Amino acid sequence: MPQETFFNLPDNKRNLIISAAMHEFSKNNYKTASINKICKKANIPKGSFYQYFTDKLDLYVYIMSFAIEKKVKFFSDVISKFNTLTMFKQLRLLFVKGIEFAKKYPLYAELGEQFSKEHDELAKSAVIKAGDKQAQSLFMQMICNAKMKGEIDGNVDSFALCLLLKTLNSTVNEYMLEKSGNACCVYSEEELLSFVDSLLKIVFYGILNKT
Amino acid sequence: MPQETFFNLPDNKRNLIISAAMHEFSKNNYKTASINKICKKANIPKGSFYQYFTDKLDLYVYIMSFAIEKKVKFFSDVISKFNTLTMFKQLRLLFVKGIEFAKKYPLYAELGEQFSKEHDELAKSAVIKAGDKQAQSLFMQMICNAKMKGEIDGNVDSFALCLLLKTLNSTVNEYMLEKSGNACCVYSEEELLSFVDSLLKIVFYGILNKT
DNA sequence: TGACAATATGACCACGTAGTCATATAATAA
DNA sequence: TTATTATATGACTACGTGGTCATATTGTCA
Repeated sequence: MPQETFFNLPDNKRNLIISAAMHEFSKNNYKTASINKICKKANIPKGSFYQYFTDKLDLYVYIMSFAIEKKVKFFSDVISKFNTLTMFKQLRLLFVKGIEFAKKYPLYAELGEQFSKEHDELAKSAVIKAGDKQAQSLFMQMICNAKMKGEIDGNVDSFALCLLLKTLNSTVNEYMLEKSGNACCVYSEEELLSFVDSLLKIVFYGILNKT
Repeated sequence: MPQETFFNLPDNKRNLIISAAMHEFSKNNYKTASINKICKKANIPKGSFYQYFTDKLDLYVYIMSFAIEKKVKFFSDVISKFNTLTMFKQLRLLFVKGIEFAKKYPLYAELGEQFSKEHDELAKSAVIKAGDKQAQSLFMQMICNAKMKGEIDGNVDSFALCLLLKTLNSTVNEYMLEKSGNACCVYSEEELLSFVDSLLKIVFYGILNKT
């Protein structure tokens, strides 16, 4: 956690530091992100930085928790409506909300994606990975629910489906953030939504020709 | 491309350098991989290294092309048999072959995964990404074929399916390399194969309850 | 005003990086 | 043996990194 000194800072100065750190951590992973660059971007001397934060990890945890909290709050209201919906509609809502989030807060979304790919064990564990675990258990909960209701085939491997949904979610996110290295890129929101529908249709109905 | 000097080296010395570089690039991305560490691991002085390779990128391209070529060759024989198989069997064969490859050449598989995640544009473009593009177009070819044969539903979004298969492939690979951050890990080959089947069943038959 | 505490600052440290280059050694040819 | 060429070597440069610390500045209270 940052020192009191940091929170006593005038709002604009504090926000400038946060903004600079968010930009740096959204474009780089923990190791390659540079404190020097953050200081320069925020127009503060190195010494000041270390008056506000104990070290690099301190800042990283602060920024990432920030982004994760933002995302969790953003999704909380749609999740509360889940018990009235079918799993298809739940998933669709989740994906659509994800796209909305990435559009509204692209920086936070990028931070989340960056964190989900973080390799540094120290940094990863320090952020408690509460957010990530939450997402996985959310999918698992949805699957169990849908199975109990008889919505989806009970023979479907829950774990495989959970992983599939998780990777799909990440894929859609990357797509939204235009980070995808694929040649053919989806740009308009309409196209993106129909892309989500295509994915969900595959998962729900399968690709086999039934005729 | 490495200098002639490198190829004139005695086999064991040259292979030691290649091995050291493969290990370093399999555990680190382009930026964080260290020439110093490679030299130490291969027991060669820094000066010698720069007699063999013009720079870091030169080595990176050489090693990655090496790994990609190995993978392409490994898959070539199964792909040649594709025209006699259904798409389900094609995909299953592809995934199984992928698992086999990762088991037989874990280092090469790790290099491939590392490369597919490489963020550095310079390094990425230098390797021509021929391997990656090839994989994507292979999936697309399979999809078109299966559609023409009437094997899979013509209404399925080919592009979405292609992306889905690509991410699934990557997921299975990561799984195999035990790099997955998931709590529940699959270890035995039997479990892994049944996991692949579970995924393919979802994709082909969907998860919707038909009763 | 004077005294004390909170904060601001940038030169500095130890380390790691990619890459260079003059010199030393070995191999080859005359 | 001598001259020439190919290779081996590690100290070196310039730069970037996270982090420190003595000093300078500011704010606050008596």
